Amino acid sequence: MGRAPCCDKANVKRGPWSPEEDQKLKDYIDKHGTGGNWIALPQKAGLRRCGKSCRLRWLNYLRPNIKHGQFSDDEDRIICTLFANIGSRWSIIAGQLPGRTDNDIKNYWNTKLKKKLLMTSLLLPNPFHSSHHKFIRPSNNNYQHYPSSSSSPCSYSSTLAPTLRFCSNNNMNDNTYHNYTTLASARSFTNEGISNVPTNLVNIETQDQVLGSMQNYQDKESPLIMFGVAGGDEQAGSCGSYEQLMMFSNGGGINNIPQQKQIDLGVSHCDHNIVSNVLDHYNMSSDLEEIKQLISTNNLSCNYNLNFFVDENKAAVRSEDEKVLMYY
DNA sequence: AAATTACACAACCGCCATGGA
DNA sequence: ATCCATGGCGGTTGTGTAATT
Repeated sequence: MGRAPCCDKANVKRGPWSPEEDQKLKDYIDKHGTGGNWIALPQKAGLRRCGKSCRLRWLNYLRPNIKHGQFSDDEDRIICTLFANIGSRWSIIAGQLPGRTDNDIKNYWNTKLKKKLLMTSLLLPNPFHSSHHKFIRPSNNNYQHYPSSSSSPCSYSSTLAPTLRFCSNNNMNDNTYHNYTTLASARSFTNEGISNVPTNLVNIETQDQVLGSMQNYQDKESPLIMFGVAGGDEQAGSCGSYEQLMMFSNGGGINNIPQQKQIDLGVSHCDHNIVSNVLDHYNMSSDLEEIKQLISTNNLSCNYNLNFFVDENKAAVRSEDEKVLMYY
């Protein structure tokens, strides 16, 4: 015997709402509010609908200030970043996008955004199969953890991913989700200061502060260096905000990386042609030009400690000196 | 022009958390 | 402490429409 149904399914209308039903529901709620009881509402409002159906109709369609229509690039970015950080928690993601509903975002992700990202990713070459690159890697093929503070057998960067967490009040410890962004969207982040960050955002945390110190290690079964947060299980690893990468992982930090086949490859001293080749395939944003400019003017392979975060065909890039280099 | 397929998005289902009795 | 009603959520399905064959 299963759970008792919330309403009498036989006497309840289902399927698309008519304009008349919408009007009845809207009129009733405008006049009386929801009364804190959706189950009782339909009868009071003269609707032959399940209370849950009324609630959904109101929340997703009828309530004021619902935004319909195309998602902006900024909205895309927020969705991707949050998805990378917290997964399919649509209601939380919706909380960051005024006027959007969780259902809307979920549909948008499932039907368009995911594909859009996938197409972008598929355009990338796989750096492992490139003929002219040379990845420097440790000679030791055992699992090996390299705390971020110590030097690894080669100069992999274990710097912090340039993820920023903005907080619109002064309390970073409250549990509400704030806007996550990346250096690429914050722009012009340096050790001296941050420009172009919205002034209404008070506090800024680096991923180090948010997630803890990064570690990297080498998988004994692959020549790859993994990055992640020590002891992390739910959180994303070093690539917490790299949508291109995280699309295909569920988060998980360093402990779960092997299971997810998530690959973060440190490429400290790679041929910078590789960087350019990969970036050429990310031809989506003006950030690309910024990155390429930095690469070409700064002999990156020497002056910057670049990381590629690679998952099969996908990659992102960042620098160690906290200038804008990441692309996603 | 009709049939079929693809797509977008609205709606439903079932599970889980919560709070009151 | 337990039960139960309800709300909230995320996954999935259904439906209408546009595009294609």
